[in-house]
Formats: sequence, structure tokens, C-alpha cells
Amino acid sequence: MKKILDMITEEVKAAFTACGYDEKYARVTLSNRPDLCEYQCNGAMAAVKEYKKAPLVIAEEVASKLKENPVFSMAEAVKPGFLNLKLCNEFVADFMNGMEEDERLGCEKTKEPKMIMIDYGGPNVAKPLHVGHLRSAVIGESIKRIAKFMGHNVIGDVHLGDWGLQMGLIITELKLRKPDLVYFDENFTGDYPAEPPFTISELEEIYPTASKKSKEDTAYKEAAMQATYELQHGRKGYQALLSHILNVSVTDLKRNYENLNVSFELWKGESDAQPYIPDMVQKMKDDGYAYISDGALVVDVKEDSDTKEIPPCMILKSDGASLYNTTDLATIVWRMKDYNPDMLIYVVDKRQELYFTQVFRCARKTGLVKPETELKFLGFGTMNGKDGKPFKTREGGVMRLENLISEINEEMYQKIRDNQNMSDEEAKNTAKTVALSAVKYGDLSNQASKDYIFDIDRFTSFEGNTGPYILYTIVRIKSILNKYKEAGKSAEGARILPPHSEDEKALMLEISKFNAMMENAFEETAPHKVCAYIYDVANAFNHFYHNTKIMSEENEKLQASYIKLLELTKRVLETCIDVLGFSAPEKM
RNA sequence: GUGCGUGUAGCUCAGCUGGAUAGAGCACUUGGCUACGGACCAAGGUGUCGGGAGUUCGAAUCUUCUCACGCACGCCA
Repeated sequence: MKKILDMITEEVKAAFTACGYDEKYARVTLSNRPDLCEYQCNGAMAAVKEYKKAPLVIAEEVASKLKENPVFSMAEAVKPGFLNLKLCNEFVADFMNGMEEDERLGCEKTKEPKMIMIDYGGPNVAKPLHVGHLRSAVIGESIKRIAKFMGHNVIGDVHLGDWGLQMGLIITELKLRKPDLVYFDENFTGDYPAEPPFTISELEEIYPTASKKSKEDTAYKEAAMQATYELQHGRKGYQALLSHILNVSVTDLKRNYENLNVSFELWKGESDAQPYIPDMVQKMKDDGYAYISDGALVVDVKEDSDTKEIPPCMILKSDGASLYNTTDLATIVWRMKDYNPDMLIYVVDKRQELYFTQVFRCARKTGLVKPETELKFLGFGTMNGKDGKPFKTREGGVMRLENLISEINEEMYQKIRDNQNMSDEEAKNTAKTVALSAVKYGDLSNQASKDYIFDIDRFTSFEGNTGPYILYTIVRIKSILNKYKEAGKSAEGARILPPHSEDEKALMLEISKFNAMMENAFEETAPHKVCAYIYDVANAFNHFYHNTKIMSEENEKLQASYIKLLELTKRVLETCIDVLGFSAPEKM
């Protein structure tokens, strides 16, 4: 389905042309004076120079042409040269019916599906998720869903931090505690046990302990570095341990992400990129891109247009070891090889922007990616507490994500239990659903790139621009639809009639923006646009709802039309919250 | 020091590919409930859009200077 704005623009273009003006002046926008009109065109004022006529004259000519057009119920020229437009009710109703009949609500899939890989999540194995991981997961998941909805092939990769000293530390600590384990016996040749020698909670305790020790004890640290080295150079027992660590950790991570309604197609880690490093580095050397600078192997990534000196991208440290850049580049290698993506999106803390600029340029320069492959850095801002400083626990420590979520679940549970008579079980599940909407909507309704203040009280409120408010609106619609059904009625096959009130028309006009909004949200990778849209729709619906008695409407056809409009509203809202990554309960 | 980002109502945020009177929510005041779910709705006022200059018929939006804050700037990730 065409976008409503495009349909209107076409009509206005025709009018401009018919009056002898270039159609480029016929750009139509949403009215910024809803009291005066629904849509407007400011082209007459811009056309003054070319045609040497008063803007009002031009606007009036076009307006009189448009008055003959059945699409518009009003077309008038105003003061300096504005062209104010209102849509004909029948036209709007047709558009609603078009959306209603389409399973995609009038939003066509892209004609050129791309293979898009999204790198988000970024947890470290053996370390619990903390609040710093929240944004990447929430934003990445939403971007993924928006892209999928638009018809692209999308793969989310969690990109585990499973490489480096942290593994050596865990092995070292474990060896100290349980030296008799077969993993430490270099002469062992049999099969290693299938059962891991630790639980997730032990693992989560081992790492910080080891990390702390290594900072105080140099011998300990050296042992850990040695273990890391041996692990990375094929020591069997250690590799068996690594896979245990991975299994235990990933199982736990999956459970945590599931609670967030976040999932990944790929659970690859930094370690998966390691096999690609030697060839990649060799090729960079052979091609003459990589050279030694201050002992390290680097690739220049400066460009003439830079306003600032961009340091070279480091490929290997002066001791020959790989580093973050190396792993990320090698990750690009396998991603291109296995999936040949048209676009790679990184949902990462915005402070890493310079790093990724270097990595992207290096990948492009050394031919790791196709010239047309799009590399996109989607940096997000910090999640701050009410004091405007990075979010911490009351004690000032790093907040575990799990704790944050259960805190919010609990708060929501209290609210729901007090207000609804439902079973405890049901209240808990509903609370989880609503709490997730609070967290995600609270995050996504802000622009990703900005820092934002995580205010539990505000996010969990049922009033205002919040997730719960959106859910409440959906639940309310469901309730009416059920009542209608319980009354033994069906709106099957009914048409949405032209609006009977200003409120109803306003709701329709809001709804009609759906396809344009979704397309835009994808292009700008901007979930907050989806939030803004559903908030507008929810508001428009509530106005309409408040002024229109639906169940007591006696005209059956009109009532069926209302029901259809409600169903459409519900579908639109549900589709939107689905791409945002949460869902609505039946009751709340 | 250099570069990037941010600065809009008391608070939290939209708007930023130039348009009419700069918008929401929260908070505050007032009014409406034995309810198609009042967790709602209606009404009320709040602004040197950080500041100056410029471009333009027209600037929160574009250019430039400037102030404040934040972040990043080769062997961490």
C-alpha cells in the first residue's frame, strides 16, 4: 500500500502541474497547526522566486484546483501562502479498510531484501549480565525485529566475550581449588567428563575472586597468563574446561535473555574469530597495508577529509598478541564468508565510536568487506540513575540485570495485585509482562544515542508516555472486543465507515501513518519513532473511546464499523509493541 | 590540546532534511466515576529553544563564533 502522504502529494503535484508550476514545490507535510488543517503544503512560498508571483496567488490557484478533487474535503490558501488541506472522510475510510484487509497493515515488505547481521548483547562468559548490558540487548532486539518486519533477512549475533585473560583466571583459580580434576592432568588421554565441574553460581564467584587475586599477586597473574596462553595454544584439558565454562555460562545467559524476550540466531564468540586471524594478518601484510609502528602491527586509516588525526588501527600488539581490533576484524572475516551480509550493524556503547571507525575503515581498506557492504555503528548512551550519574545499586555497586528486573517485577506485582482480582500466579505473570514493557519502553522511547535517566517510578507508571499505558490501552480494546463477542455479535466482513466524529477521524489519521513510520524507523534505526507513534495512536484512541459509546450503539453497521476500527487499532499497536520486543497481557 | 556529543517548561523527554501560536508526559490547579475498564478523560500556565552574530520572506532546525557539561583520543575491551 502506498503511504498516505505520498498519495496526497501525488494529488497536489498534479494540481501544481495543472496550474503551470513545477511539481517539486508540491511537497506535502503533516500539519503543524492541527486546529487549521490536517496536511499542509508550503511550496507556494518557495515558488515565489521562480515565478515572480505573490505566494498567496500561487497557493490560491492550486487550492482552487484541489477543491475539485474528491480526495480533499478542504483546500484553502492562507495568509503568506500556506496551502491547508483536509482529507475527505471517505478517502480516509478507504485507507483504513485497505490497512484492515492487509495482513501487513499496509506496510509493504522491502523490494530489495538485504542480509543484515546485527551485533548486540555482548555479554562476557562467566560474568553475570549487569545493567550495562541492558541497552544493547533491548535496542538490538528491536532493530532486528524492525528490520525483519520490513522484509530483510536478519541475523542477530550475541558476540560473546569468551577470549582472553578472564578464561586463564578462571582456570587458574579452579586449579587452585580442585587440583585433582583430570583437566589439569597433562598425561590424561581419555574422554573428559560431560558434566561440568562447577555450577553457574560457582563460576560467577570464581571469576571476581580470581580477578581480585591477580591484581594483588603477580605470581598468580603470571599463572593466569600462562594458562591463557596454553589454552589458546591448544592444551586439551583447558579447552575442555573452556567448553564447560561456555556451556554453563551460555545456558544461564540464554535464560536471562529469554526473560528479556531477547534471542539470538547466533551464539558466536570472540573465540570463534581466532582461527581467521593468522591468514587475515598475513594477507594484510602481503597486500602492504599492515606495517610495524612502535613495535605494533598497524594499518593506517587516515582519510583526507578527517578533521582530526585518526590513529592507525592496531592489528597486533608489539608482543605479537592479538587484541580487540584483531578479533573484531576477524569476526568480520567469518561473517562475510559464512553469511555475506549487505549490512553489519553494531549496537555498542557510543564511547566505542572511534574504535569502530578505525575497524570499519581498516576492514574496508584491506578488502575484508565488499565496497558496497554497509558498516553501521549504532552507539547508545549511558543509562543513568535519577542523579544523572551512571546507574548503580543503592550501595554504589554494579547492579545485576537479574536483580533490576526482579525488583521491577516485584513493584509491578504489588500494583497489579492491589488493583485486580486475579490469581497469584496470573498476577505474577501479568506483572512480568507489564514490567518488561516498562523497562523496554522506558529505554526505547529515548533516542538510542543519548544518555537517559532510568527512573523506575516513572517507567512503571500507568500514566503518561510509558509501556504500561500502551498495554493498558490494548487491554482495554481487548476487553471491549470480548464484550462484543460475548453479546453474540460478529463484525466479520463489515467495512469501516467514514468517521462520524473528529475524534474518530483523528484516530484514523494517526493510524494511517503506520507504514511510513515503520519504514522511517528502519531507515533511521530508530525504535523511539515506533514508541512516539504508538503513544500518539493510544492517545487518539483514548479520546475516541471516551467520546464514543460503542457497546450501546444501536446502528448495527456503525457498531460493526467501530469494532473493525478497534480491531485495526489493536493490530497496529500489537504489531508495534512486537517490534519493540514486548507483548500485552489479556488483563492487567 | 584535538575531535565528537549534549544543552528545549520546575523535572523527564519529543521536535532538528527551515514554515503559521515551540510540543508531550510528570508535577501543580480545577471539573467529570454504582465505569463499553476512572490505571481514563476534559480544562488551566509554565519557555531569553545555553548565549551572540549571520543566511532567509521565515531559524529550535542551516552557517559561524562563544559558554557549560559529558565522552573519546595505538599496544584495555
